[in-house]
Amino acid sequence: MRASRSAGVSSFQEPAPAGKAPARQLRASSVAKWQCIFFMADGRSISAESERRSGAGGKADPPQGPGRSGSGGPPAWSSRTWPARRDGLSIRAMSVRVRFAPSPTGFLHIGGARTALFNWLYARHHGGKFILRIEDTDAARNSEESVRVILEGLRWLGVGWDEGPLTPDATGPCQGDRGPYFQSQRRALYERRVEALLSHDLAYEKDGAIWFRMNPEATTFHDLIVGEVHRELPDREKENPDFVIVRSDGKPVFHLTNVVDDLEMGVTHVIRGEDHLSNTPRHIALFEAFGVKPPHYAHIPLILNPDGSKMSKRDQGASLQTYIDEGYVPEAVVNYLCLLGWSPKDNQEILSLEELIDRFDLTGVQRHNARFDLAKLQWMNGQYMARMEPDRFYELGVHTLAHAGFDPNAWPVEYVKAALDTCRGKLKTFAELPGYAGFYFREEVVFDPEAEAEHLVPASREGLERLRDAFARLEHWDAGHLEACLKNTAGEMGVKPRQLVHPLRVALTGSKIGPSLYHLIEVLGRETTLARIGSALERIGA
RNA sequence: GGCGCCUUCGUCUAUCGGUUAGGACGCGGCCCUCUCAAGGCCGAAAGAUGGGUUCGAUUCCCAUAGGCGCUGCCA
Repeated sequence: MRASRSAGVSSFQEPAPAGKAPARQLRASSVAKWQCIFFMADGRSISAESERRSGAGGKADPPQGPGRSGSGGPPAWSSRTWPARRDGLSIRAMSVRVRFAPSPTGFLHIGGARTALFNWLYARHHGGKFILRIEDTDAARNSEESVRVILEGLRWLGVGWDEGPLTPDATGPCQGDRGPYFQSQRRALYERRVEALLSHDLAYEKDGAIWFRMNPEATTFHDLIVGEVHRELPDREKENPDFVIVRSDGKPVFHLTNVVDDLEMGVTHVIRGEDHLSNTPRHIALFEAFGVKPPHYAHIPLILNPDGSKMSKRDQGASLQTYIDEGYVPEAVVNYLCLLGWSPKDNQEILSLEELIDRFDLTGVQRHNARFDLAKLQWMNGQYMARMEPDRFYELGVHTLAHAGFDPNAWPVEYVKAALDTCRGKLKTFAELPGYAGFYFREEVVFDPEAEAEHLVPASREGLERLRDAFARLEHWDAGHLEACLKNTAGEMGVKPRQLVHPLRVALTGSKIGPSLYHLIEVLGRETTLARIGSALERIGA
């Protein structure tokens, strides 16, 4: 164990690696400097931030204590580093503030959606705030349309944000008092922070870019999911651990903007993908340079393709939009995503939003990556479809049909409802609906060639004719009577019901698969049923 | 290559050192049945490898292998 960083002075005492430039010994190391920055950089927000954090210190300290072993030494936010927190104004548990900070790339990655979800659930579970911040510093690939995809994706999932943009317009209205919530609108904030770093020699300019001075030391930090993370210096960083925070074209770099925003927005827990684990020491160093305690970190494992490779933009199913387009139920997607990398520990698979909020916590998050399993998502979606309220099923069904080119509104509402009702419990996704129930909404039956060849044959003629006559005379047009009628007819003919059932189904729907035969006949109505039997007989005759 | 994280049925997971290693999806079989589903029942299916620690390891430690991540003046 070394007491280097937090002592605030040891950097000067530790032997510098051979060949080290003197300037490097002035790296972010001195408490006095931090306090200066604290006052000079941005009195208002830093001050407010620090007080808030310090007040929370007593209760919400990261789990690791100063006595912990490891060459990274104790955390730099010990009381010696930051005395003010001892007499903070409000000594009570800080309220949780988490954020989802996507970069608008044109689509919402399924992994990003889960990250947002975990943040949201964490906030809801702990009664905190969920912030949405758009990291649109890379103007080249950003557009309002890209932001819209993110906003609509989150809304579709039911993940609402307490603070953040109201519209995709970066200069448009936002809610929350820590805005702007688009990084492209926060340049002044970054510049002020960079000035502060520069003026205290915690950063320097070189080749037109601004570099942050990093301590060339191994680091250790605590992660709420991964646990202790100890990191030796890679070879490259032994040579030069400094990194660019402002590019030579003047644009601030991710590491800088991310930290500054989290700091300014009072983020208490950074819950993000594990691909950021390696960035964390840099971020912590930045927070320390600004003189504040870093937030808690929780790195969630990644979502992999079924074959174990990294799921990237181009991979099948990587975009949330796929599931929106294919008629998935948002609650099912949410439920599935939660179970991918998190477990309620009691074998329960189907959990409502309320149950998820109630039970979600970081302790149940896995430490290893998970592969995406479409089959299980589909099963779950089917579960939600079978259980949802009839009215919702009706609405989503109509929407899907309209999307597929049908015009459900051309039929009476009661007819549409009854038709959709025969599909309940039969489908895994709404995308299957047009193919499954399209016959309800077409004038002419579209025949599946195989079904027609198999069942609309001369041998079926007599059965269909007798059924047509029987149905024409049937007094009560409902599933029960239709079934009895068909079985009667079969009895009279001395054949099994199934010998009538299959040709009839194909005659009415064009397909071998579909809803319950008697129920679909009831919905179709006498006129259509008789007409379609007639058409089928003509086809047989032809 | 360097640094980091990870490793239970095909997949998602349960297991707070002692279990016939449980559940779910998927798969196979049976039942139900007008088709397809749904539902019910049954079944096959797992602790990467090698060392330790321990009376006893899936569980704790180390190593190896493998996977993933980071290694940009991308985010």
